[in-house]
Amino acid sequence: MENNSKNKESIQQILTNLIEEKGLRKTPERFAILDEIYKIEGHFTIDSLYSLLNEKNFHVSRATLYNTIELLLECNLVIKHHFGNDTAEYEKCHNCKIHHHLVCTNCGEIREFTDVNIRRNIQTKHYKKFEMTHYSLVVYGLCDKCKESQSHTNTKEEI
Amino acid sequence: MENNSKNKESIQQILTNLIEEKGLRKTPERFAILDEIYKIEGHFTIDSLYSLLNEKNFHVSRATLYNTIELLLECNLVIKHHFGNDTAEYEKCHNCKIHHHLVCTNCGEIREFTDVNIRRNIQTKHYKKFEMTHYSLVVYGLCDKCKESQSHTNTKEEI
DNA sequence: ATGTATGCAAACCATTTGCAATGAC
DNA sequence: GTCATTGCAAATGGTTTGCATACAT
Repeated sequence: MENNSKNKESIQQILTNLIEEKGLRKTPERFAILDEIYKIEGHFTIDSLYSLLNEKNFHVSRATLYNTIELLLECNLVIKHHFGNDTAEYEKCHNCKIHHHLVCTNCGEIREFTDVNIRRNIQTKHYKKFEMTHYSLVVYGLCDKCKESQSHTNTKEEI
Repeated sequence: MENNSKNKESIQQILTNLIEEKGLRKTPERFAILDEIYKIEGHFTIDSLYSLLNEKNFHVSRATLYNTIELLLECNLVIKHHFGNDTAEYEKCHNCKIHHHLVCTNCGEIREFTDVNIRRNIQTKHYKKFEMTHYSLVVYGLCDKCKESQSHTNTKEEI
């Protein structure tokens, strides 16, 4: 608990630093949005975040969400994903276990996995004339459910 | 040369197979689009492909491009990327060297790189209840040019 | 007091959809 | 002849923008 609140403070501090560095303003919206995001486990979209905040009677416009997310991306408190669909998905990412994604190209299901070797390989690599901040590994394929149903439809139809 | 045309045939054959499998029609548009895509080195968007075809006086609508690309994705003749921006980028991918991408989060520049170890790690991994068809690895960061200009703006302004 | 941040609504733009005309089978 | 495919234009939906109001500094 104490740990959590310390953690929360240190996360807020990162945003504060960016805000001060850039001469921006510490609005309540920005910190409320940050707090809410750090309560979310897993992915969220601008829309799901919008609903979440509204349910709690904290009204912010989508425009503000987009603006704030931009700041959070800049200081690496949030990561943005583009999976198959058109909607961007986001995730908190400070002090979080690095993970990769499995996306089923048939049903769209997204699963996470971790792999130390893959991670180490990517992170320790020296990229010529390029300084990595983060990376995204998405593995596409068929989940078991879809593989099954596809192999059924592929067999000759029973008449 | 002969090799190229053999290669072209075998690529067309893959599309033909899918078309026959699904009971679709072999329209000239579908094969013209496929041919054009396989002449492109590097990435393209629906819009750049649209312009390319029109310049050569082969008119196809964007709707048809979207439809056809869908087929080509299905038979793994084309791969779709979502980098930072909202526009999807595509690439031919049959018999092509597998590569990964470096994306500069500041200027948007995209570079390619290959790494045998990373590739082997990802491809030989056993994914539980999941059958991989392909994957996408995007490394984000700052290219040298942007790193330089950023470190300049970060130092105190000279007045 | 100043000018940034917000909320709202309109604009934008890639992608999708509906439908009539075309053409592969 | 039938029905999938095309082209066009309209619709969709996530994201961005313009502007008046609110509020952090």
